[in-house]
Amino acid sequence: MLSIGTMSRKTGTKVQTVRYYEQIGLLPEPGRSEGGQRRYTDDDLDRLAFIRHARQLGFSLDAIRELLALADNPRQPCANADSIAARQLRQVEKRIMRLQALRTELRRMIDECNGESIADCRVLEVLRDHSECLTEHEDIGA
Amino acid sequence: MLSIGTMSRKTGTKVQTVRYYEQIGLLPEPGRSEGGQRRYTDDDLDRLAFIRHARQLGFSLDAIRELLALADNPRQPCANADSIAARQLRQVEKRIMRLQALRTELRRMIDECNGESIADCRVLEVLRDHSECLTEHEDIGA
DNA sequence: CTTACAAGCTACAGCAGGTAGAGCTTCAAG
DNA sequence: CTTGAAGCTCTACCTGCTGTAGCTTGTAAG
Repeated sequence: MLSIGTMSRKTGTKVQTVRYYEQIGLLPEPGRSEGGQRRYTDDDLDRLAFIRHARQLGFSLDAIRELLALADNPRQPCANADSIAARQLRQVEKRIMRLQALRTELRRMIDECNGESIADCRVLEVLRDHSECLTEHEDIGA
Repeated sequence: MLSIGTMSRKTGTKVQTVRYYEQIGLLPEPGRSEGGQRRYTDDDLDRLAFIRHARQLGFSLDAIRELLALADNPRQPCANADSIAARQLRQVEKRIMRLQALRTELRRMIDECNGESIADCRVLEVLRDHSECLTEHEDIGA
C-alpha cells in the first residue's frame, strides 16, 4: 500500500494535486489507514501516471477523463481514443502556428528598435499603433 | 465621450473585460455620466487598444503594466521596454519548442495506432507506458 | 515506551485572465 | 412617453492547480 507521498514522488505530482484529482473524480477514493490516511494500490499509481503523462502531452482534464473511460472498457474500437488524440494534435498545431506568428512580430518589433529614448521606441510604437498589426484580432488563445 | 460599449466594439474587448481592466488598475477610472455610466476619452481608447494589442502578442497583464508605465514617461531610454519584449520573445520561443515536441509525440502515437480495438490501442498504450515517453521524467518505473 | 518530527489530514483562499448571470437603472430613438 | 438596448454592481464560476493554517498520524531513534 502506497502513501500519498509515495504516489507524489513516483509521478512527480504534488500531494495536493493528487488530492485534487480525487476531488474532481479523476482518481477513485482510495482506502484509508486506521488513522485516516490515504492508502493507494499499484493500479492507482498507474492511473495517476497515465493522467500525468497525458497532462504532459497537453490534454485537458476533460479529455483525460474521456481517455480514462475508454481505457476502462477495452472492448470498443479505439477510434474514439484516436479522435481525442487527433483533436489534441490539431489544437497543438494551431497553437504552434499562432505562436510562430507572434514570434515573427515580436522579432520585427525588437529588431527595428534603435534603443534610443522611450519617446520613439519602436516596441511601444508598434503596440500603440494598431494599423501596423499583422494579426487580426479574434481570440487570444493561450 | 465614449460609452463602454463603444470601447468594447472598437477594440474587440468584452464589456466586462473593460471593467475588469479598470478594477485591476490597468485602465484609469473614467468619468461618469449624470446617471453614473462610464464615459471614456480617446486617450482611454488608445490605452485599451494598447493593452489588447499587447495581449494578442501574449504579454501578461503584469508585463503590460510595466510597458504602460514606461510609455507614460517617455524621457527614459527604451532599453527597459526592449528587455520586456525580449523576455516575451524568449517565452514564446520556449513555448514553441515545447509544443513542437508535443506535436511529434502526438503524431507518432496516432500514426502507430491501427484503429483496431481499445485493448491494443497505441494511443492509450503510450499514455500508459511511461517508458516510451520522450519527455524525461524521474523514477516512475523503479 | 516516549518523544520528535516528517508526513498526512481538512478546509479554505488565491493565482491568471477573464466570463456569465441576476437583478436593477439609465439612455436614446421613435 | 415609452420601450428596449445598454449600462450598472455584485457575485460566482472557469481551468488546473498551489499554498496556508491548524491540527492529527505514522515511524524511527533513544
